[in-house]
Amino acid sequence: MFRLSKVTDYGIVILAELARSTRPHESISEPEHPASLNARELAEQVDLPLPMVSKVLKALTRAEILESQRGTKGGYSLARAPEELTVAEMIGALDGPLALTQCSEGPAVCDLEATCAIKSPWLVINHVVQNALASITLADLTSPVFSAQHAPLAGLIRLSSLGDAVSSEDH
Amino acid sequence: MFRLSKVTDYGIVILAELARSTRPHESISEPEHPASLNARELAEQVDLPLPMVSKVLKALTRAEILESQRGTKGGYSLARAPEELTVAEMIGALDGPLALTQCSEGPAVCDLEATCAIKSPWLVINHVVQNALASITLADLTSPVFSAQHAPLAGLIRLSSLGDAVSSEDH
DNA sequence: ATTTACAGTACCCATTTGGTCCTGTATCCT
DNA sequence: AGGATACAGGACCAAATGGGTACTGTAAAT
Repeated sequence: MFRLSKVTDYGIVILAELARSTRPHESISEPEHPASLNARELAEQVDLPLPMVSKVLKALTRAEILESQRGTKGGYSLARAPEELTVAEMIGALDGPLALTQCSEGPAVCDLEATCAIKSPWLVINHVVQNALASITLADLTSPVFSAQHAPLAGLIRLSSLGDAVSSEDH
Repeated sequence: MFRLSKVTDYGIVILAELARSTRPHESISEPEHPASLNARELAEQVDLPLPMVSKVLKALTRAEILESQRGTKGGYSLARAPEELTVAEMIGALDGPLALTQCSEGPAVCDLEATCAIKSPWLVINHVVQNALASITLADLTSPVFSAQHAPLAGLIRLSSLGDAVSSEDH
């Protein structure tokens, strides 16, 4: 089913929310965006149980995707700019490593693909998927269009179920 | 973990084997390639338990990826040329539908990606993965290079474990 | 010192998956 | 016609996985 775990699902939604809510200079209306959010605030914003959100945040922190601050005014913030964080990394951090070691750093699609010596079928497939995921960044996920349609729970997605979700919504 | 089920794993290995073993005019040495192989023969060639192989073959037949012939001289054969069968289809047939309905037919990478109106994060991700998988065909998996390195059991792969498997084996 | 909030881990339950087996039906061969 | 072979289709079970919660510890601010 090529499914992603819920932890990953939640994680990406949470990261998207964090990126949205803490972006540096959001100009108008909103008084001021905080530099970080704590687990409780995030849980409310994405409408997921706090323990779960906490779990995800911890994992992302261990992976150095987030930075944490303890104590009364503690919270989480992105360790890097959204443009520098790829979906491949997020998934890797939350669902275990996904990278094929090589060919996995950087968003560029490796153009050696056709001639690459490594050709075990899974390697080929992996390689392609890996490149695909490394080409999407958190910034891509937080475009205005996306945030308008933000559906908090994609669920343990079978890739297919998205098709349903799409056809049952207007876009 | 973005893992594929074993059924899918086996399925792709089996399809690759079937494509290899039954290709039309293999020229030299081999006396003649049969037009089809039965479940038992395939099970032996890929070194997997017969019931499992059977199960996979049935699923692929239902999905019209394979054609079956009953009876004494029965067996399975590809319903289409290897060039016409994408990895996306194989996975979809074995692990449930994966396609996003649109953008999913044809191996071409949709270049509307950047401007596409559909931008829910999962849609974006799915879209990219879908395109990636639709760009690989069975023929790509049976190149000479690959068949030389053919490792029958990739296992319930975490995409990561491939890296390990590769480095821990000689090929 | 107290409160807030992150860190880490252990744990349980429901679901899914991997795998096998059994019965039925179609085809070939004698 | 009758037997042998091989696919079709489920039913079924044990084990692993995943989703989710709770508990204890530590750091920081007031």
